Amino acid sequence: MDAAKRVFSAKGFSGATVESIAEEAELSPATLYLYFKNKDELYASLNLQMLEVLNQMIEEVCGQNRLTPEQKIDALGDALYKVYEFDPLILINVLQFQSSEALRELSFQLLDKIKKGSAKALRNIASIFQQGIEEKRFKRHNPIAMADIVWGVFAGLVLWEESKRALNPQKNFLKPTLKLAMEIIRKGVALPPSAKRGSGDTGHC
Amino acid sequence: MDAAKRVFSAKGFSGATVESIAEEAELSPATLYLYFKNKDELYASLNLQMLEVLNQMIEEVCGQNRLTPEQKIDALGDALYKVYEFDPLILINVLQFQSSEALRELSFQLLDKIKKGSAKALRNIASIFQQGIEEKRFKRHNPIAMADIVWGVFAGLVLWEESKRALNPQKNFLKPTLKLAMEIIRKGVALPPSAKRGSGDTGHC
Amino acid sequence: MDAAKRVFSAKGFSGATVESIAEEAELSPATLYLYFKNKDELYASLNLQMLEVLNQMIEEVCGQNRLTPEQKIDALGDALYKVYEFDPLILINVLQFQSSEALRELSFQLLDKIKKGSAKALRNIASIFQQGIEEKRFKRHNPIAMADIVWGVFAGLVLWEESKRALNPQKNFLKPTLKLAMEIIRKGVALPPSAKRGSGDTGHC
Amino acid sequence: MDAAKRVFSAKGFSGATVESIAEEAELSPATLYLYFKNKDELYASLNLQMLEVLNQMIEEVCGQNRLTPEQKIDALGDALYKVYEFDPLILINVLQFQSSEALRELSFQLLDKIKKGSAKALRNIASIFQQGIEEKRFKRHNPIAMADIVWGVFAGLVLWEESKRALNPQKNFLKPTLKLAMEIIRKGVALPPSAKRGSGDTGHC
DNA sequence: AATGAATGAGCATTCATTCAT
DNA sequence: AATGAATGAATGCTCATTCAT
Repeated sequence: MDAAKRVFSAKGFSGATVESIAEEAELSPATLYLYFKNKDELYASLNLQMLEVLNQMIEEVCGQNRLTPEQKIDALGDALYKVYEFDPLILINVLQFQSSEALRELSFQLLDKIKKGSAKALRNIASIFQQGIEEKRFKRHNPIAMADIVWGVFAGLVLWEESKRALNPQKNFLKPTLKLAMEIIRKGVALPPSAKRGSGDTGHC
Repeated sequence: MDAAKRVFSAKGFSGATVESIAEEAELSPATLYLYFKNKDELYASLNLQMLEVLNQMIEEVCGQNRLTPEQKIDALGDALYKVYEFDPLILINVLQFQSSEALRELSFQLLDKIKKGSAKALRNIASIFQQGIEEKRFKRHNPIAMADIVWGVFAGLVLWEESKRALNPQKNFLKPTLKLAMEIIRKGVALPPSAKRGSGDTGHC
Repeated sequence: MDAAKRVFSAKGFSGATVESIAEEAELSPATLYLYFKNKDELYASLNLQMLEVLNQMIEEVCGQNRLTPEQKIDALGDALYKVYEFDPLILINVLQFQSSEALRELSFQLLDKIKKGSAKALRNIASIFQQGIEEKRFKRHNPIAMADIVWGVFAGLVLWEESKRALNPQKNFLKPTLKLAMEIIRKGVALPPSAKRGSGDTGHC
Repeated sequence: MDAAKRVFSAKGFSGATVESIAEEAELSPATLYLYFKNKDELYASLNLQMLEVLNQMIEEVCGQNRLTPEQKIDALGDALYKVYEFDPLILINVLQFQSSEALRELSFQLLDKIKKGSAKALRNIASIFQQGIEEKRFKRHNPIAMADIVWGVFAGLVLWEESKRALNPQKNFLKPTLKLAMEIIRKGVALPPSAKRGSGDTGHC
C-alpha cells in the first residue's frame, strides 16, 4: 500500500499501472492480486486509509473539550490543512476518487467501509455545529448540511487550487484561503453575541 | 459536441470511447478527428462550452445594478444552481476535468481559452465582493480569495453530493445546501450594520 | 508531380500522406485522384520521370561518338552521379521503390512503361560494353550482365551511402566511390592492350 | 524471431502486421511486446541476426590463410551468394531496411549494434583489399572504398534482380552476375603481374 | 475542374488480469 | 507466498480513398 500510495500520488489513478505499482513494491503484478481483488480495490484501500487519518484529525479537534465551537471550527480548518500537508497528492487522488466513476464497481464490503468512514467524518464535523447550536452560539442550521458545506469547501478548494496550479503553476494559496473560508463560515453561523452563554461541553464526538 | 456531451455524461471521460461518441453522433470515428484533434480536445471543448454558460450566468448576476452585493451573492448561488440544473452530468464531468490529469496534454490554444474562461468567471465573482467592500458592506478580504471560496464550495458541493448519491442514492440536497452556503458566506463577510451606507452601484462587471 | 516530388523527397513513400502532397500542391486530396489512380501510381509516375532523366543522361553519354568505350564508362559514372545530384532524395526513393513491395500493385500500363524505361537504360548501358567487345577492347562478357552490374553498383552505392549517413551523418563519399567503381569496372573488363584496334564508332545507342 | 522472419519475408515490413506475426508464432500480439519494444525493434533484431550470419560468412572467407587476396575476392562473392541463398527474402528485407526510414526511430542500443555489425563487415571486406595492396597484388585504392563498392554491388544486384523478377519473373541471374562482378573487381584492382610477389599471409581478419 | 465531407478498414500498442508452477 | 509468462479485449488514431455537389 505504501508503494501504491507513492505511485498513485505521482501518476494519478489511470496513469498508474498495476505493473508500476508492483515494481515500486518490489513484487510481481500477480502478487498484488493475492492481496487486492483488483486495481480499484487497491485504490479504494488507500482511500480508506486516508479517510481514517482524516477522521483521527477531526476527532482530535472535536474532542478538545476546552474549545468553544468557534475555536473548533478554526481548529478544524487547521486540521484539514494538516491532512492535506500530510500527503497532498494522495488526498487529491482520494477526493477525485470520491467523485469518480471508479466508485461504482467496488465490492460491497469496501464500499460499506468507505460509506461508514465518510459518514463518521461528516457526523463529527456536524457535531461541532450541533454543539454550537445547543450552546446558542450558532444559528439553527441543519448541522449535517453545515458539515457538507465544510467538507465541500475543503474538497473544492483543494481540487481548485490544484487545478489552478496545473494551469499556471505558482504559489499555493490553499492555506490562507482555507483559513479564510473557515473564518467566514464561523462568522456566517454566529448568533449575535447578546444571546451567547458560557461554553459547557456537551460531549458530541 | 451534443453527442459527446451525452456520452461523456453517461459514461465519464475514460468510459466514453471515441467510437461510442461517433456512434451517438451518427458519424464514423474518423470524422470526429476532422473536427477535434483528439479525444482530450473534444472533451476540453465541452469544458469550454460549459465555462461559457457559466460565465454568462455569472455576468447576468453581477450585471444587475439594482442588487446590493448581498443580494448578488444569493443570486449567484441561484445562478450556479441553475448551471447545475442545466446539465448536471456534464458539469460534474467538467468539474472533475478541471482537477484531472487530462488537462496537462491539451493544445496551447485550448488550454489558454480555458485559462481565460476560468479567470473571467473568477474575476466576475470577485467583483461582487469588491463592490461589497467598496461600499463598506463587506469586510476587507481579498476578493479573489473570496471568489475562490465561492467557486470551491460550489464545485465541492456538487461533487460531494454526487459522491453521496453514488454511495447511497437518495434525495438531492444540493439546492438547499448550496443556498445555505451562500447565505453563510453572505453573513460571514458582512460588516456590522452600523458601518453600512446606502448602496450606490459601482458597475463592477 | 512537382509537389509530390518535394513531399516524397522529404518524407519517403509511406511517410508522405496523400493529404500532405495535396496541401503542397495547393489542391484537395480528392483532386489528386482525378489525375492519378492512387498513391502508388503517383509515386510510380515520379519513378518514370526520373527514369527518363536517367535515360537522357545515359543516351547522351553513349551517343558521343568520339569517345572510346573506356571513356564512355567513365563518362557514364559521371552521368549517373549527375542524376544523383539532380535530385538525390527522389532518386533514393525511386531506387527504393524499384526494390519494394509497391511495385506489385501497379496498373499494367504504368508497369509496362517502367519496364520499358528500365530496359532501355539497361540496353543503352549494355551497348557500351557491346561496343567495347566488338572493338576488341573488352573481354567477351555478356553485355547485359555488365549493365546489370553497373546499375547494381550505382543503386547499391547510392543506397548504401545514404544508409551510412543515417547511421553516422558525415561526409558524402558517393562521388569518389562511384568514380572508383567505374574505374575498376573499366579496368576489370579491359583486354590486354596488345589486342586493341582503333576505335571506329559502331553506333550502338 | 523465426516466425517474424517468415512473415516479414512473405509480406515485407509494412505488409506484416504484428498480429500476423503473433499468429505465426502461436502467441498473442501482447506477448511479442514482452520481448520486443515495438515492431521496429523486432524487425531490427532480424536485421541484426542477418548481419551476424553475414559477418560469419565474411570472416570465414578472409580467415582462410591459404587463399591469395584474388581468391578471397572470388570466395567472398560465393559467400555473399550463400548468404542470399540462406534466406533471400529476409536478406532483401534487411537490405531494404538499411536504406529505409525505419532506421531513424530505433533505440540507441540496437542502432549501435547495427552500426557495429555493419562496420565489422565492411572492415573485414576491406582487410582483403588491404592485404592485396600490402602484398603488392592490388593497386593502391582506399580499402574502405573498395569494401563499399563490394557491398554496394552485392546489395544493388540483389535488389535489382529482385526488382527485375517483380517486373518480369524469369530466371534468377544473381549468381552468375554476382560472380562476374567479383571477377571484374578482382581484375580491376589487379596490378600488372610483373610487380607481384609470392603470397605471404598477413592475417588481416 | 475541383472539393468538402466523410469513412472503412486497419493497426500498433496497452494493461488489468490469470494461472500453472 | 510468489511469480513468469501469457493474453483477451480494448482503444485511440490514421489514411487512402470516395462521391455528391
